[in-house]
This record gives sequence, structure tokens and C-alpha cells, in this order.
Amino acid sequence: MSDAGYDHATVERRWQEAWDEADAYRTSDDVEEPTYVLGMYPYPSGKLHMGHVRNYTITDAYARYRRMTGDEVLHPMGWDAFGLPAENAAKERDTNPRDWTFDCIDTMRDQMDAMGFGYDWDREIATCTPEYYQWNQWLFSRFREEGLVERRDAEVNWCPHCETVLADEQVEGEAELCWRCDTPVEQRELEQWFLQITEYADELLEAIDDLEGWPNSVRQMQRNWIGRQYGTELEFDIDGHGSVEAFTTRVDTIHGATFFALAPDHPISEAVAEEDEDVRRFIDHEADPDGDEPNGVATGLTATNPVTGDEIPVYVADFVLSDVGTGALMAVPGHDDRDHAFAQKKDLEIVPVIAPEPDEGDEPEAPDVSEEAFTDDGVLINSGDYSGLDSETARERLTEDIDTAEEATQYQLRDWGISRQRYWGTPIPIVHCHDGCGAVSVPEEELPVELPEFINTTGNPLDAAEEWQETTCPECGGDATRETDTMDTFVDSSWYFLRYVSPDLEDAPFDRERTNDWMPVDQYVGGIEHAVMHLLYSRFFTKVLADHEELEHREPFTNLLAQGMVQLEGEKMSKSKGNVVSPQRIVEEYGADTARLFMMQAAQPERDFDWSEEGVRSTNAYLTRLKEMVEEYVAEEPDGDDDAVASYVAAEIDATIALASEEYDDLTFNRALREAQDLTRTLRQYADYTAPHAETYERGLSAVVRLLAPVTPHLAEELWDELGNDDLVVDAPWPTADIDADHVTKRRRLVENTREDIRDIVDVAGIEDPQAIDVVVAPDWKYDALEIAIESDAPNLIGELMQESHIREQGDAAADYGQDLQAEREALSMTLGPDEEYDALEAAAWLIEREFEAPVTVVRAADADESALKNAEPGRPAIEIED
RNA sequence: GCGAGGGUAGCCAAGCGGUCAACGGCGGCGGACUCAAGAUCCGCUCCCGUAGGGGUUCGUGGGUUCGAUUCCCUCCCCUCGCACCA
Repeated sequence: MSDAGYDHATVERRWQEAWDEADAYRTSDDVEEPTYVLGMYPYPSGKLHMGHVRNYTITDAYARYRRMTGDEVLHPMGWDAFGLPAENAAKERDTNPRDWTFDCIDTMRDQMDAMGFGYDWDREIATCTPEYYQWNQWLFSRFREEGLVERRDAEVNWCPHCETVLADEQVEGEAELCWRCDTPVEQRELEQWFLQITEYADELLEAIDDLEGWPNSVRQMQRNWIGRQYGTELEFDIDGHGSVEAFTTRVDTIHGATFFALAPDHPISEAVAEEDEDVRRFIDHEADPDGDEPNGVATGLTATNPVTGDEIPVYVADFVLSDVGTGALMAVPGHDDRDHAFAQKKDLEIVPVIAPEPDEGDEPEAPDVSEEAFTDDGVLINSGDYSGLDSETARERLTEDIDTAEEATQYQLRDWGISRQRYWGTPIPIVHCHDGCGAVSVPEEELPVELPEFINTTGNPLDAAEEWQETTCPECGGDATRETDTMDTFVDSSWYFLRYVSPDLEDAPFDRERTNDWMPVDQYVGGIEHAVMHLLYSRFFTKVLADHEELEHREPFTNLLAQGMVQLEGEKMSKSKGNVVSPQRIVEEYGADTARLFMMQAAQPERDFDWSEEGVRSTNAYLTRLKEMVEEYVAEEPDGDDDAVASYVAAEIDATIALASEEYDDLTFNRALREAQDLTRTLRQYADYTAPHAETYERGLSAVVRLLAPVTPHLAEELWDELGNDDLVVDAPWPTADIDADHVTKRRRLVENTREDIRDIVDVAGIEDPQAIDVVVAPDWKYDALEIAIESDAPNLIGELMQESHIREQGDAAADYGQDLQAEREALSMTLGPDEEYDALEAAAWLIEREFEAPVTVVRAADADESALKNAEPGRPAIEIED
């Protein structure tokens, strides 16, 4: 009967309806400072996968937990609804992206409801609606007003056959072919719109230090991505081409610069190529910036070292990248690995100019750089007046002394190109005036610029929407053409968390006052794949809005959890591998609660874990058993006494609540759930052993149900109801316990150690059938002695103990115990008191009786034999077994 | 190469200065229940031990400490991110 499971479908449907009716997840606009729990909104592909289920179960469980502890909670959901897959799907199915997207949204919303996720659907947003994307446009215009938007040429992937720009992921394979027509993709310069995120590079970098609620990995990835580097910019003269700017972080090595290198697409390289066949051939055919080998060609030109006046050869080399630094560099093979490799290949001079820091009083000694560069900082040698300086000082002095040099900071972060030549995105609200006004922002009152009807065409459908393009210039009233680029969908997601606060607001993207109350997001949960882009762009938007729209927060997400993957046999689930487990199937077969519980107990949220059908089955069996326990209890209320056993169970209930609550706070659901399941086992053992005390037993069941409620909301409602509660468990108060975790831990350890010791004795002594077991608590004076031993720092502990008359009276026993304490002095820690130990053991005696099938007597020291007391210590009662 | 996170008993996985031979789960073994199987429940699961003892363990080799799975260093291996970054 157990393996049949319970009727989850009925239970789930019943409570989903009840929540609907009660509007259980609605967050009123009036609440102040709700706890904002958010999962990264999904792209509406039409199918919820395991990753989604895990992501949203985490936020749902946390939101429910916080709600039960009495918080107001904001837990909304929406749709990252623009994007290329909709265009492709529309073409395949001969429909349009809009209809397809909304179909998918409807399906996915149903799937989410079926999972029991408690969202405030009144706050739902879909980024593809004009009501939403008009604010993308508004924000674009605001950014432009603040000088944070730029239009300039940029290189893009271009398919000449489809006549469209391709995203990097649409370029396939080494050969770089168009994914749709297999035409080789070209690079093309196109005018593109950029948001100037680099204006905020320093703050985005420095504020990472304060994001203490974020995982280190994500913080580090953002730091790397921004990639700030301090160095020096200086000029080298190249005969016939004037001065060239180079960037270096190691200007201290300038005396060792033995050649100069230019990127293949540097203007001077181009100029040289005009005249020089070899250089031409190198640039056009041989340069391989992706290869491991540094390749290059001599130009025959020389550059003048601004410090030494030396003439050094100039190369065009493919390891020099035009978008790093200035696209030109001074090469110091003695102290840079890559320059070294190139110098060896081209047989160029390698001069050491930095020596390792010598020992005190010794002269610096040149390192051997013939085989390998010495890349550490050190002391300058062979550097004229600068010899003897340390690297850092030398960098400062040289930057000061060289006429053309100045300190410079380089970033790896580039401005954010948001132009996409595609249909299903936010139209960039710009018109191009034919009469010389240039690119003009569409005025606020004319927003949104709505998308025209979808046209099925190979290129950008907006280019084909000729009527839509025709407009007039807002400035001069003359003829104008609409911008046909749409925005990167990361724009949509850079501020959607603000829109949930006031999703229907018609005159602003967000309600300022309420947003200032409600933001930031307290707990954000999503996949690690968004570690850089989405999370960095959101931080950028938040900072811009703080500077220009009176947002009072400079960071959007206080705590971030990057959830791990759901795997199958150690491999990521993916359609191509064909190892996908469908959440829909699991829900049908076992129910949403089982799926949720299995996932949450399988591993910590941030770790990967393996999906296991076995685990799912046993989780389902657990829920079925729990349901039976509640039903049996309700059917016939037991009439047991409030005895020692009941007090043991009562203490375990408190312990479980105390520990599980801490785990919920930390989002370590796996451990919280383990506690709840352990308590379930204790309750079952209790009921098996004796007729339970009804009040205690019910308190235990009630606690288990509520501890599970965040993760298994449907069954929890069902059982809560069966236990006779009128309210919904979503609104029920979180169970409380008046004990501290330390006390709980000590008590559990005492009981566990005692049971363990008895087992050892029975086993080692070969006792077949114990007749009676006495458990003797240590005498009071030993507890006093222990306390003194912990607190005292006197060298002779025994002497210290003997100053207490009631200990001294114990004679040899005191000396023996004192010796033991002395030996373990540093490791001692306080146990429970003698009365507490007695109570704990008395309460746990039934467990021992049950296990060994022998009567157990817990004995106070005062009532015990002298001989038994000898072995009794605080935390470790003496054990006497009669066989 | 740089950076981040890891390496714990047959497997998965907690612990992160003493209470640790090390939670929990799976698998395996034994027992209860059953005609039997399944499910469920109770134990055991590094080695040696006839009263709670001893020995050897937490990737490797060192170090700090009265004491290290826990802190520091070296090296090896895994996973992720960045990478001809000047």
C-alpha cells in the first residue's frame, strides 16, 4: 500500500484552488518593507525544466518560510519574453513571435501553478508587452540625456546570404558558418548603439567588496570581467609615422625593450602594408590571433625608446590585439613570457633589466633570462640612473620623467553594445532625420514605439517594414526614418525587478517611493550562467537610476544564491544528450510535493546533485507514511500519559524546531528537512513503543507539518487541515521552541554517547541477553570539579581542586578524577548539570529499553553504589549491565 | 598561465582547532514483521579487542599548536570562470 503513494493529484488540486480563492500570495501595495524574494525570471520556452523547478522551489520555499515567520513577502514572477527563439519558432510554425510567446507563457504559468509556486500573479510582467518595453525605451532616452548612450561603429558577425547580423552563438563551428544557411560569416562594421557602462567601471568594481551576501565566485568573475589595470601610457616615435601610443603596466622594464609590436589592424600596420608585400601577406593571410604561436613580420621600421634613445625594430604581430591597451606595445622579452617567446622565435635580443630583490647588503644579480623571462617585480639593473630602484618606485619615477608618459588605467570591460538587428525586441526609440537633425530621440509622449506586424523574411523584419519606418523628425518635422535596431534583451532584465513593485504604473517605470521602501531584493536566486552579464548590467542600471532617478539604492541584490545544476549520472541534463528528466512526468507520477522535497533535501542549493528515481520514490514513500501517521492519529486520539517518554519526545520537538529554523534562515533546506524527517521517525517510534501522550504527539505532528510546509505546501495544507486547523498553513505561524541549540546538542550527545557505550559493552562483553541496565549519573562534586578545571589556569589542578572541602572529602576518588581532568585539561568543555543529565537520560531510557529489551534504571549518584560511581563522569554516566 | 571552488570511509555527502573513527543517505550485512517477497522498523558496516579499550585514517609532503579533518606552506588531481590583456 505504501508504494502506491497517496492521491497527490487530488490533494494538489484542492489546495491550489484554496490558495486562489484566498488570494494567498498577494502582496498589497500598502505593505512596508516586505522581504523581497526573487528567482531569475525565465525565458518562456513553453516548458519548465528541472533547472527551473529547482530555482523556483528554492525561492518559493524561502518565501513561504519568511511568510510563516511573520514577514510580509514579495514574491513575483514574470517573463523574459523577447528574444530570437520566438522568431525562429514563428517561422517554423508559420505564426508570429507574439502569439507563440503568449502561448508559451500560458503553458508555463500553468506548469508553475501545478508545482505549487506561490506567486503574486497580479504583479506578473512580460517584457514583450508595450506596457513594459515602453520603459526600456524611456530608460534608453533618459540614459541618452545623461550622456550614457553612444552610437559608433562596431564589428559584428554578418551573414551575407541572410543579410543579417548574427549573435556569436549563431555562428557555428571552427569554419564560422551561418547556422541557417551555412554561409561563411563575415565581420562587418556597423553603426551600433552602446550604453556606456564603462563610466561606472570603478564603482562597479569597488562596490563588489561590499556585496557580502554574494558568492565569492561571482564576485571574482565580475572583478575579472571589469579587469581594471593601472599602468603607463607613453609614446614611441616610429620613423616616418610619427609617435605611437603604447600602454604598459611595466614601465620599469623599459630599458629592456628590444623591439616594438603593432596589432595587424593598427593604422600604422595598414599604412606599412600599402608598400610592403610581406606585411600585406602577413596581415591578410598569416596572422592568427586565435593561435597559440606568436607570429609576426618585421616592418623594417624602427621605434625610438623615449628613455634610452635606442632604435628598436618594429614588428607587426598577431599577439598584439587592437582592443587591448592601444594596440601597440613595447616588448620586453627579458621580463614578459609572451615577448620572450616571440624574441626567441625571431632571434631578437633579450636583456635583463630587473633582478630579484637581493638579500640585505648583497648586490642585485641579473637573472638568467636566456630560457625564460623573469616576470616578478624586483630591483632595476642595466637601467642607467634608475638602476637600484625597486620596480614600483621606478614605475612612478619613469612615468613622471618621460615627457609623453602619464598614468593610465585600462579596463577589460567594454561599453555595452545593445543593438540587435532582429525583430522580437524593444525598438530603439530613435528616428534618423533626413534633413540633418541626425539621430533624434523619440519624445516621451510618443512612446512606446510599438513593433509593427511580423514579416517573415530572411533579414531583419524591421528593415522590411517600410511603412513603419517612415516617420517625421520630432525636431524639424521633416521626413525621417525609424531606427530599425532593437535592444539586447539584457536591457529588459536589467531593471525588471523594479517593475514588480508597481507593474501597472502608467507614468513611470517604477513608483519611486514604494521602490525605495521595497528594494533591494533581499534574496535573489538563479543560475551561475548569469554571474557576469545580467548581474553586472543590473548593478549598472541600479547605479544610473540612483544617480539620475532618485533611486535610493545603489545595489539591486543583497543576497545572491547561485543554485547548482540538476544532473543525471554526473552529467548536465540536456536535450542533445537525451538525458532529460521531465518535471511534468514526475509531477504526474509522484506529485509536485515529492519533486520539490526530493530536490530540496538532495543537496545544498548551491551544489550540483544527481537526479535519482530511487530517491524520488523514497521521498514519496516518506510523505505517504507521514500522511498515514496523521490520519491514524486523527482517527483515534491516543490516551498515553505525559511521562518520561513524552518528555523526551517533547524535547526532541523543541530541538528539531530550533535547529531546522536556523537552517531555513541559511537556505540550507537539506539540513532543515533532515531534522524534520528525523523528528518524524522519532514520533513514529514513540507511537510504536507506547500509546503516545496526545498533546505531545500532536504538537510533534503539527511541528513536522509546518517545518515541511515551505517545501511541500500541498500536503502540508492537507495535513494541517486534518489536524483540525481552520486557517491555511501558508498563513500559519512558524513553530517556536524555547531552547538554545547548544543545550540541544549537549543533550543529544549525552543520549547518543550513552547508547553507544551500552552497545559497545554488550558487544565486547558478549552479553547475549541483558536482564537489566543501570545508568548512573555522576556525583555533583565531579561537575564542580569539571567547572573548576575549565575555569582555572593554575598549573597544578589537583591542588586547586583540593581547596574545595567537598571535593577534598572524596579522597582518592577526587585525586583520580583530578588526574583525568589534568590530562585532558585543554580539551574540557562544560556538560549539562547533574539534574539535567538525569532528566535527559530518564527521558531517553525508553530508547534503550526498546533496543536491548531490558528494563533501564537511571540512578542519581546519591542512590548509587560506591563502585558504580567510580566510572561515572559528567557527560558520561556509569553503566551497569546485569546478564 | 591567472583567478575561484573542491579532493573526507564501497559510493554520495556533512563537519572546518579539542566533544571526530568523523552527522545523514545509498549500497552491503544481520535481526523483527511476513507463508514468502516487497514495503516498513531495529542494529552493524576501517582494523584488533569477552565492560565502554587500543591502533591506523579525512589527496601528498612539511609546518604552527599541548592538540589539526579543521589553520599556514609545497606539490598532485578535479570542476568552473578568464585568457596571446601589454
